[in-house]
Amino acid sequence: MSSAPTVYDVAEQSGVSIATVSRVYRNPDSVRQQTRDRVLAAARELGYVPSGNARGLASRSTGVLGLCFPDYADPATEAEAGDEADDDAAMLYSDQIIRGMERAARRHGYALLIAASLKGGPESLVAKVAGRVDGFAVLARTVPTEELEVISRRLPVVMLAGPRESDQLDHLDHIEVANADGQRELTRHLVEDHGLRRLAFVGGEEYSPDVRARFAGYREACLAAGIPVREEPDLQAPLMTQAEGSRAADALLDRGGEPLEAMLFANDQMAVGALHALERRGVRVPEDMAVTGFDGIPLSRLVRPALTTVRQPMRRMGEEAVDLLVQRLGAGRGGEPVSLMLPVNVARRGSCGC
Amino acid sequence: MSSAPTVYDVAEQSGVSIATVSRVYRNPDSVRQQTRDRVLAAARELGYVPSGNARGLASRSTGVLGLCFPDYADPATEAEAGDEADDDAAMLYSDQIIRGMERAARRHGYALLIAASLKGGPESLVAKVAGRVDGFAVLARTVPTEELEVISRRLPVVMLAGPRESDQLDHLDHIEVANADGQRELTRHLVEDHGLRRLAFVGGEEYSPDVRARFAGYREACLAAGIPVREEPDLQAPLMTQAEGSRAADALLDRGGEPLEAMLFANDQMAVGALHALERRGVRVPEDMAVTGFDGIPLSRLVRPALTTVRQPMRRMGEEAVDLLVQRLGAGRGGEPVSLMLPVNVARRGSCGC
DNA sequence: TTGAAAGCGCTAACAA
DNA sequence: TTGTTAGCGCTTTCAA
Repeated sequence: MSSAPTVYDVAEQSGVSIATVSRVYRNPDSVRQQTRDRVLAAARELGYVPSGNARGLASRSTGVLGLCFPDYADPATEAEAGDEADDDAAMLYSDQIIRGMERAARRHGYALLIAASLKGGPESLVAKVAGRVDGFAVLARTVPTEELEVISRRLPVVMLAGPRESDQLDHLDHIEVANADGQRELTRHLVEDHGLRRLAFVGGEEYSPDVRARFAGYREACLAAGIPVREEPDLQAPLMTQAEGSRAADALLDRGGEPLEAMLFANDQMAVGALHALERRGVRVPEDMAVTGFDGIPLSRLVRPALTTVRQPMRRMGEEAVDLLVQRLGAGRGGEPVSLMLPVNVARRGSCGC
Repeated sequence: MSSAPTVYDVAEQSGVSIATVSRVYRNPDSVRQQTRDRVLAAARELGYVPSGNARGLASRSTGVLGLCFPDYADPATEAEAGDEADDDAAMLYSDQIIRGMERAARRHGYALLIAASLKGGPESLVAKVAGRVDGFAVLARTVPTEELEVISRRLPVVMLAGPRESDQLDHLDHIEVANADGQRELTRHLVEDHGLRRLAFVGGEEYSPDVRARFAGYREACLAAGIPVREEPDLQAPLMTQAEGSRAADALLDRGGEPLEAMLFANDQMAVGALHALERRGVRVPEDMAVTGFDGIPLSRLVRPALTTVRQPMRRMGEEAVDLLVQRLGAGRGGEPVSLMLPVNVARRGSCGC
């Protein structure tokens, strides 16, 4: 790869000025057809590829939007052959967002830069992303608040999932999912439509705002129905995986006391794990026990019985994020921070008795 | 968003030169601790975010790798609620690659720029990507050959899936999957281990090299076993979707002649569709009919009976692509073009009688 | 350990 | 329609 040709080389080769070369790419119609062809031919011959960096530097915009998400799913074992299903399912959360963003970005003529943030520091990936895009989305709790604060003073940032993190960040646009509403509605369905009253809620990572919101919804529904409910989930699984779900189901079964009628899990993966555990132990779903999840991953539809769950519109979230960013980059430069709450919907399937 | 602060602002604010500011970010150890802190403090106060563009321009490297893939899956209907499963499954092919690349890129300290290529022309997305990355991967048949030829003269490109496209591009690195081997092995399994001899192969997009290679493998196995086989697939589905798979199964069933013992599909989605069609018509799988797919999408494991298929290591392909690019960017600058053929493996599950 | 100065390749007025 | 000329914000020798 000899040193790359530049506008100067192309200009010389085709006997025009560098400005004209630039125009051929930026605004072809402003150049005479004949000239344009000459330039394009020279470019082809030389193997000219415009430098996005130079372009971005000169025009103060990159045509790229970004996404930063947490660096989960890399612990030790790269290829746990035994747990492929979990792996595939785990993928979908951030990947749905990527997909949604990619599509929307494409519609608006943007490309998408993605990076799982590692540690912070002056040379964090986030900073790298921030320096190369016109605006970007961050999954909640991916980036240290302070860093995000600094960056968000310079370019549009939209926060995905989770509530506003802190007062420092309350000028950010922000999209979340109606976690509480969804779980409340689902619980209400179990209680009112199926007449169940002995419920247990299995949470996950203690500090996940999503999980907290879901539990809150659950709790509200219980209280509204006059069902006694504790202030915390009945169980907290540290990892929210299938394996943890199985374990939780076993624990709940072994707990003694009045037998449960329903187990509500804070995500689908745990619920699927629970389904396995219950099958192993001869507990029939939904006859002996209703089971529900949250997320609406593909797997939830495919297990037997199909899992009743709350579908999160992750792809749509990605799309909305892009739309918001594009808006900020256009008209709505300095407006008030926008906060979207995307509606979820309860998918009533076999595992609750529907 | 007032005009963004630059190294100059930070330098002034902290009483050092711009060179020192730069050093603080590029090579912190070369700056005295005390100076460094002063610079960082100023940066924070001003809301300084280094410009990736300027940096890339000055240092001739971006720290970003790219991926271009075809712009499929956007036809008209954005949200075909009825066909979610298909949609989810369709997602996995390029998304697995994205995921693999993202991981590997992260390991090497790169971010990933992704773009589905639209039409060509001077302002195609590919060119945009090419101008902003240090190297990139392209899914076969995404980019017009000529454009790719020009670009690949300037930076490392690795072609994914499909064979080398043309002589013009034979200097590119290139990764493919052992399509023929996999289908041959799968067919051999059906013939030798299950004693089936009346087979039909359902292909897809006529010009897909992947499909052609799979059919070739099928054909070889048949010939080797002395089973008469035509020069072309028994059926060509235009879209390779579940719906098309159902249709193909129906057509095969209605074809008359000696009853089939096995239907081999060029991908999993069609095979899943066929499973549905067969169930509808009361044909038992695998007792009356063996069915196989290709790809190993998650869905294949979840249908009943579980689908015997050939698993493609798409994620690994993404990882290998990054490794190759990183290599090219480091030591192996001018070496011979590398061509990897990733091994596949046959997943023997219920739908073939295993 | 720090500073001065010369670009990196392009865009965008402004002129012609 | 085309050319001239400043930068865009950073890295990078080379000196100090």
